[in-house]
Amino acid sequence: MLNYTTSEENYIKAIYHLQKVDGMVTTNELAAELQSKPASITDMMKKLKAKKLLNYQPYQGFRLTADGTKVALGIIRRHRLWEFFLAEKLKFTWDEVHEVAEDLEHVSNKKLIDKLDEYLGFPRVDPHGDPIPDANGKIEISKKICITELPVNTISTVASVSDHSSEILELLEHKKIAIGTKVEVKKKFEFDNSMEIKINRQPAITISEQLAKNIFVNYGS
Amino acid sequence: MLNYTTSEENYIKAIYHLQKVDGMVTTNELAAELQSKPASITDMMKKLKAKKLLNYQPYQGFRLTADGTKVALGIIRRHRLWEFFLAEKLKFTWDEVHEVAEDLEHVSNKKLIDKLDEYLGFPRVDPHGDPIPDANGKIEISKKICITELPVNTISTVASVSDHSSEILELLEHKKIAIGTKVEVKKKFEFDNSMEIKINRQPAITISEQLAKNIFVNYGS
DNA sequence: AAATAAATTTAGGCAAATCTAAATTTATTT
DNA sequence: AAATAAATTTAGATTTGCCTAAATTTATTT
Ligand SMILES: [Mn+2]
Ligand SMILES: [Mn+2]
Ligand SMILES: [Mn+2]
Ligand SMILES: [Mn+2]
Repeated sequence: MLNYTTSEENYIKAIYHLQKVDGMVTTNELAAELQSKPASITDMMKKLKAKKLLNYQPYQGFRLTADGTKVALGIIRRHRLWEFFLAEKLKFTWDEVHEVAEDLEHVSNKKLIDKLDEYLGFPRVDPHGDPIPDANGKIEISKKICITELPVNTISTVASVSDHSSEILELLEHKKIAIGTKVEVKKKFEFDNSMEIKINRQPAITISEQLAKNIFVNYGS
Repeated sequence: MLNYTTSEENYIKAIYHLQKVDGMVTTNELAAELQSKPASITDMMKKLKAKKLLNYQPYQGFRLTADGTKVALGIIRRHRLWEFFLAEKLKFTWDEVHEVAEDLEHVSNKKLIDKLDEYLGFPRVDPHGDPIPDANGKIEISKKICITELPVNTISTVASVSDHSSEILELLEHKKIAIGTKVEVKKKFEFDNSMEIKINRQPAITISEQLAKNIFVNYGS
């Protein structure tokens, strides 16, 4: 497998994340995501197309080819394994891991990553609950729904949190909500979309709409 | 402290290593070390001088300033801590660690490195026996001499090995010589400069001149 | 002290990755 | 179907890092 520059890798990863939501990704969307300018995006899209990582027709948006997706999953694997390492071994807090992993992900030595994976005990998810692709690029897409969609009186497990900021972490720690926590929705209020939930069968607590929107649970369990 | 590019860091580190031997470093020397061309060196020397990391007068060679030395020690700290991590935790062999550390050393997040140091138990030397600078850039220069200089019938400890190749590692493992091994020189032969040494008080074995030249022991102990 | 050789720098160029501003294409309104 | 607006691409610069070939400086010989 070929090697890509840090810049190419950042573009590829961003496209992967955007197309999961969108299908086809547009120039302006990607420029916003990468805090860059549309002209720079067009330049790089030509380069990635030439390398057959991208399907791209001028003015028509783009998406990754099968090869491009494979590259993206490699980058995401490295990113999430390092995040796990930082949280688990170096005791970084949840909100600190992303920034450092953003650099470490670009050290692409296959043996390094596979041995790191083994050393960490082949973790399935990163500290934010996002799945870690395996050495073959296979990623476990577990069915998740937002806690706002969960029927009342159903016990479920927190699977991931989509916001990764220190502010949401502070709130979640205060409310004793973490990945793996058992939750049960007791009541939803139409007025402000706040809800009462039980954490590990303790007395019910209230969470705001803004918080609830970021909490995802395993569908069915 | 400012941040430097991967390229700048590689130049700074190379100058640091060369000037330990030489005092003043020359353009051609550095070009050879970095497998690059003299013209490229001159370009970068101007840049590093402008950043006050280097004392440099055209045609007169160069050496690091106090600031430049501090930067170099930071890079060497990262490099050797990662080498230690790879050998100790990921079970890389001695000859494999350098190449990977060459990339990891450029991820320069202070907290990452200080936490890694702590996680590893503040190791003093890397897998090759070279000292690891502490968080303040202090490096322990232990007095070492080549085993060829060691008087006969003096027991000493292997402190470092200057060649880092898989070939020398194979030979050293076969002869059961590692960092920390107790050695005693029994006999030196003038014909081929080979010598007989005892390892951990076992029966004497023979080592060649080429091998002996790469083995350094603590002076006095 | 010239002449020659060696080391170093300068001049000029190229590729990657970015940007601003202008031109072009596509989408949306009248 | 024009006209207008929005999105996108192209043109032309800039910076970093590297190169080759030519010019210059320093070192070494006769
Ligand atoms: Mn990144
Ligand atoms: Mn994550
Ligand atoms: Mn390096
Ligand atoms: Mn080393």
